[in-house]
Amino acid sequence: MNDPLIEDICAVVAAIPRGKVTTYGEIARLIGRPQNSRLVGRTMGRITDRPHIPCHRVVNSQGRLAPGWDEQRDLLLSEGVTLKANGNVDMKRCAWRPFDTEELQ
DNA sequence: AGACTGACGATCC
DNA sequence: GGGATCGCCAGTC
Repeated sequence: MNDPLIEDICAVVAAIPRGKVTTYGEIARLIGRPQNSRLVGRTMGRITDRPHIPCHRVVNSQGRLAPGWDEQRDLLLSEGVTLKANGNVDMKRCAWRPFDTEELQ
């Protein structure tokens, strides 16, 4: 059964353009739970059965990728996401903003 | 009911 | 800029 929380997260994550990434905190804020960023990450772990949801485009504020998910790094690289030497995502270039779509910047 | 943990965030060093 | 610590909320043991 899909919880309303999962539906909200999927809606936001699905809106992330290719080559861009967003943070759990940003999603949490968009779904109305600015302090539940951890719940978002935990919930996303349950969305693994949703291939249509690019959950690999979701990282934390540090640009750190999900632990135990080495495939995520390869997926991001395939989309043109720039990673730093330490393996973190370059949020400076790939941080997606709902208000700032492809038409802007 | 109580304690621990976590795909986190912000702050401090 | 990177690493360590504290704080928040919900889920799990």
